[in-house]
Amino acid sequence: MFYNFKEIEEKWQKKWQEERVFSAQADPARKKYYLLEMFPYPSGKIHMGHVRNYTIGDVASRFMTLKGYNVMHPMGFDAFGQPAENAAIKNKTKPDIWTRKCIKEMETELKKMGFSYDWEREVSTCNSDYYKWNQWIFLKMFERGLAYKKASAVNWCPSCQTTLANEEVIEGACWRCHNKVEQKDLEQWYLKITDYKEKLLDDLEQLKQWPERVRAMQNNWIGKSSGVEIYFTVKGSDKVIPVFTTRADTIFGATYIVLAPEHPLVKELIRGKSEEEAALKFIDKVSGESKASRVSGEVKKEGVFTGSFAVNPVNNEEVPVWVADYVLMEYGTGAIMAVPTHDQRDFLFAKEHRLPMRVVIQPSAVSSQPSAESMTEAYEGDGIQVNSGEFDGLLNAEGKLKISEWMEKKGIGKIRTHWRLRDWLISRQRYWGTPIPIIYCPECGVVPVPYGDLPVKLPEEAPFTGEGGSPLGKVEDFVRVKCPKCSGDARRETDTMATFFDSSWYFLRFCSPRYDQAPFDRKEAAYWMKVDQYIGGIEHAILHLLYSRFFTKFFQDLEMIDFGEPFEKLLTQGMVLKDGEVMSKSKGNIVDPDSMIKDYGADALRLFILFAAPPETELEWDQRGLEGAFKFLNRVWRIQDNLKDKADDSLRRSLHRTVKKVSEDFGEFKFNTAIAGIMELTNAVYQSGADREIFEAILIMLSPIIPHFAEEIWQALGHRESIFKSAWPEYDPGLLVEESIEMVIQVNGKVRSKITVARDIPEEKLKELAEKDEKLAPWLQGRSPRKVIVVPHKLVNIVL
RNA sequence: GCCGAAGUGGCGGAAUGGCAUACGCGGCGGUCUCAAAAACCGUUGGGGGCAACUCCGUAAGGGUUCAACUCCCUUCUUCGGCACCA
Repeated sequence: MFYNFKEIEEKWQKKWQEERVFSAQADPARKKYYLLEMFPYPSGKIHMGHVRNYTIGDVASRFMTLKGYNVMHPMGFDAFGQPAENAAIKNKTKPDIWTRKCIKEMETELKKMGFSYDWEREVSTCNSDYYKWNQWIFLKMFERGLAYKKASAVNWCPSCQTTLANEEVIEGACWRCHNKVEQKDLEQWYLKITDYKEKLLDDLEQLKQWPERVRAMQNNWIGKSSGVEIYFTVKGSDKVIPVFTTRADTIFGATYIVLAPEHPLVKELIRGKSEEEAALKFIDKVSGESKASRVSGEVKKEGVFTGSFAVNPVNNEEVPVWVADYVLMEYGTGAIMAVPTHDQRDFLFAKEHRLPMRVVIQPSAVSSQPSAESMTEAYEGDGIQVNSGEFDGLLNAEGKLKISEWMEKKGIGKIRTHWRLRDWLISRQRYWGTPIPIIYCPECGVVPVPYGDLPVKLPEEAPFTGEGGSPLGKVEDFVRVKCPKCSGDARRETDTMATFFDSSWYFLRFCSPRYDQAPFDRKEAAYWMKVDQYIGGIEHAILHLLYSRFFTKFFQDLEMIDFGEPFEKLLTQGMVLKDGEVMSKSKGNIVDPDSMIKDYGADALRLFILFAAPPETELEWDQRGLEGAFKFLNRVWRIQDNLKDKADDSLRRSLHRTVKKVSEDFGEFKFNTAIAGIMELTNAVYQSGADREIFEAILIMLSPIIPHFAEEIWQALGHRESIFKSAWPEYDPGLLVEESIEMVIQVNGKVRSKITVARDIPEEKLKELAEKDEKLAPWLQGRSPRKVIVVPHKLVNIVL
């Protein structure tokens, strides 16, 4: 009654693997297509998110193969990372053993979905022949000063017992365990991603085929803001307070300045002043508050006078110096010029503390100048410069430029750019990662491990407890080493690398996964790179995608590749939801792919997941939708027994129209409408009966989506080669057009009638026919049309 | 606050200037059956009308156009990123 999906799927999965159908070889004579989905962390089981991500990729891969491209579609495992340690502690096993078991299980599940991976290229980042090259890359960066160690306040996750990169802190919490992140002073290894900030920002422009929102997110993250650093001198002292502003046009309205409570100059400014005691008390209070509470919501801005004055360099006016909690030490110079008339925070603060105000931007030339006293809020919009000396009368946009240049020329300011992006902290106090290839020698200091000594192998065992401290530090055999320079006793670095290091270049490794001279073979990379299509989740919009772009630019500087962006086209697939919520163990709303495969087959699952929504949109799981997909498959299955010798012409025309539509939709990853098109054709076939040519074309169009099913019928029809060795159907433009077409007749833009006419009917004749249409009589009422618009092959609009 | 994406039947969604709701799910009616399942056929935006038919309808309001879900302006709502960012 139902087709035997279990038998069919197992049969073809085995056969494809035996015949190495998906094994890719570089071939300069053929056009290549590198299709990549973000490789998974080997947790052991695949979830619906994986199924969706990899199904989208698989369809694209098989489609491009049928279109004649030389397709590379690799898969591997992002196998280092904390969950392995946690699982090992829990199950009393080794991370290595646990991870390898998970990889095995996951390979099996992926194979059950029928994905067309070239498994010969598989890599796992926890293998030393992979992480050796992490170490190699690290050393190259170290040589160029791009990897360095420094002591600084760092993000610390008390639950994971390790440091985190800025990118790994989401709203003050750890991205992995969601616990609150603390600040700690530690000496850690960093990668100087900030050296590439301009390129990382500017090259976003090139990424026209990336989703706008991903580019916007990276843009925000890099956070460039252009402004001026202005130097205020402290009255009666030679001390200078630099402030940073993006609104140089308002400098003449700066009536006081404010320092962050942590500002190094504060103590000196208040010393011996009558305000000293109150100021110290305030600073003490603020430092007791966590940063999170200081910035949360609508906090009242508090502050105190230092007792000191500074000089505004543009007009030599003396302005009071305050300390307030709304100025942050981390941003800019930790000090601001306050312009209460044109900045809302300054406005509120000035009102509260009765500080002077002066209007310097007037909304428009005709409006009268508002008085500072009558303002109820700051005016932050554009306008005309007033009270700004020689700059009066300029539009403030122009004023901003002119004033900035003028200050720079006079040496009282410097045009500067502030960036939000910080260097990437990569050392982790964990076991299951790549050892950082550095040796500390009491004589020679920090010494890189010589390239010839790589890999620095991760010891098979370490006393990791998850309770803190680098586990490798307790492995004496590992730590104790001879200095490569002086051969004296030395110690190894015991931190490991963040796993995002591993995934920042794996797409290059896939080009030559067994190459042992370098991270990748330049010739192979030159052929296969860039990745033509990358597919993965939006959660990597900043983290992985930014780091990968950075690494690619680094390899370009090493002249190992000649491009600076790794991913030509990016698709971020939407999440799979159940009852409007993300599937998760804690919510208990997980739908297990494996049991769906058991009940309906991988093909039905693939079909449903592609049909239910466009790839980028969130997808609501619908069991009945899956049943519907299965029903459709059974319907197609039954067609093969009722093929006719020759089908009608009209059906053949439908086929050619469908081929056109489906080809276009596949090219744009609009699988849901492609499937709808094929369903429509199938419904027509089901009623009027297809011949072999039509049915085979349908099978080929369906084959990327439901590969086992299509292959089974294809070979049952007598073909001896795989359907994936056949070619995507072409359409005949001559068959797209119908001889007679239905045309819509409108009166004043409203549909009032439809007529069927010959395709090549002359326009005049058509107008005449339309006007004579009796259905139009009540609307025309004998009036003669003012205008008649004819859209060829579509409609006639009679305008009265 | 700034930046980005989106808002269409009961539901998932289609249509990027030319018949709004393709395709699917669900609903309703029917065929087959002792009955059910499966399969097949028909129907399904809302209001009015016995009916032919007609009016309304794509978050709200305005505009451009012979013609607007689609383009422009204003507003609202939802989601995502950044944020006392100077």
